[in-house]
Amino acid sequence: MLRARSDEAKDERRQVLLKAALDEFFEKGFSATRMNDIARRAKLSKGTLYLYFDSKEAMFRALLEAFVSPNLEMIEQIAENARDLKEAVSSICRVAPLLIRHTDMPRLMKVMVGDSHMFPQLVRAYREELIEQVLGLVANVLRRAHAAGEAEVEDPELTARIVVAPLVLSGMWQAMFNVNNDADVDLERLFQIHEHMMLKALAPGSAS
Amino acid sequence: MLRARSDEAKDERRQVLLKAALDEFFEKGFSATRMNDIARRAKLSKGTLYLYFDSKEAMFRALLEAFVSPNLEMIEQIAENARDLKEAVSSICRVAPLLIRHTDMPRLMKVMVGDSHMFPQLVRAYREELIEQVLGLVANVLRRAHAAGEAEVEDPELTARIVVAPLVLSGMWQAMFNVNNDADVDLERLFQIHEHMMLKALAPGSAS
DNA sequence: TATAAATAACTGACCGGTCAGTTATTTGAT
DNA sequence: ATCAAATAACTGACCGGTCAGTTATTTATA
Repeated sequence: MLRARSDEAKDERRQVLLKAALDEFFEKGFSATRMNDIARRAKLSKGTLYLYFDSKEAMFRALLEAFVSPNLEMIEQIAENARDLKEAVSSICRVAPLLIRHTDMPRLMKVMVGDSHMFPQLVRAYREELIEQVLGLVANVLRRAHAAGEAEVEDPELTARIVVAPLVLSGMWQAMFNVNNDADVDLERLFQIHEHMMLKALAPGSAS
Repeated sequence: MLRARSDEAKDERRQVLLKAALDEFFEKGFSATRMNDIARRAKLSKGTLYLYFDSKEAMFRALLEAFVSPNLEMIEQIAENARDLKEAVSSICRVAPLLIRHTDMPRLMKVMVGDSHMFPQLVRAYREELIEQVLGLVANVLRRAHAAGEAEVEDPELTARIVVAPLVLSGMWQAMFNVNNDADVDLERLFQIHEHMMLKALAPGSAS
């Protein structure tokens, strides 16, 4: 194998190894993946892998950590840039199919769920640093809309969960069932319907 | 250990072993659980376990199979007994918190997701025999409501996914994050809001 | 040539599944 | 009623194979 001498080359090698690790973790789960297979997938030997990561667990941690900030930032962008509720919901529903189909997010979600028992403190951190943050951002959008009279929102925190659920679950579905492209779902249409239903459900008038 | 001579005693022993297997699979995942640990949890030896099940995989299969029909039947009951859409949605939202908190369903869901890669054909069967059936039942309820003029449903299949998503995802949440009762969610309130939103979103009038 | 990257052989712990042997329980002959 | 023979539930040491992590050696490149 060509040798990685410069820092940039080493960084790239780390990325290749992480990508290989996600592939393997996704296909076999944490416990059943062999370090040797990760290395081979990255066209390296097992010994070399251990030059870049201390342990199997270290690879898992690195994988999750690399995912928190970019995704949080993206949702923050959408929440900030949207002028009103309609625009925010519309943005999310337009971006979601791309995220689900063209990023590693669904596969990483599946790995997270499947191996959540291995590193409880890591899963807790993930929940607090990403998931609850996202729910909080969505809740804020709903709160603002309520204050502006655009929507009727009794409990923004819980309502946020309902708004987000179909998007998240569709990602899980993709990772679990659509691996071989059997079980495909028309995500664009699904989220269009979701957008429509949410806006109608949140519209002011006919309060309980 | 007291011996199981009668068929009933043996059946019960099988149940105890399956319960122990679910506990272990949930806590450690399929690959990482040891047959010895399952046996010890059931207060038996490993050898005895192998008198009741052929292999680790056989235990996994048995676990899933035992879950398909009772759950499908319960949803069928609700779908049949409900007089109208409102009653159906209300029933589901009232039953869901109990299912999530007092049955093994969420833990089994987590195991299913986490180890879905181990036995693809089994997961496929589970999807076709349970999940798609349930989605079909919900879609039918929506179709009937549409026909009766109680609701406006463009695409029953996709709408069913949106109706069901918060319920399913709450189960996953419970299994992943609420193991130590940190991350608790007021499920009754959550599903009450969900019910309210769904009925409002599906109500006739203001069609697109 | 010096040195750091890469390799592959190696180690030791671990685990699914087996099986020879143990023992609780039933049976039936007296 | 007694108890020895028969039965089958149960046990746990063991085997073959696997794999995370280590290290002695080779090799590319500055």
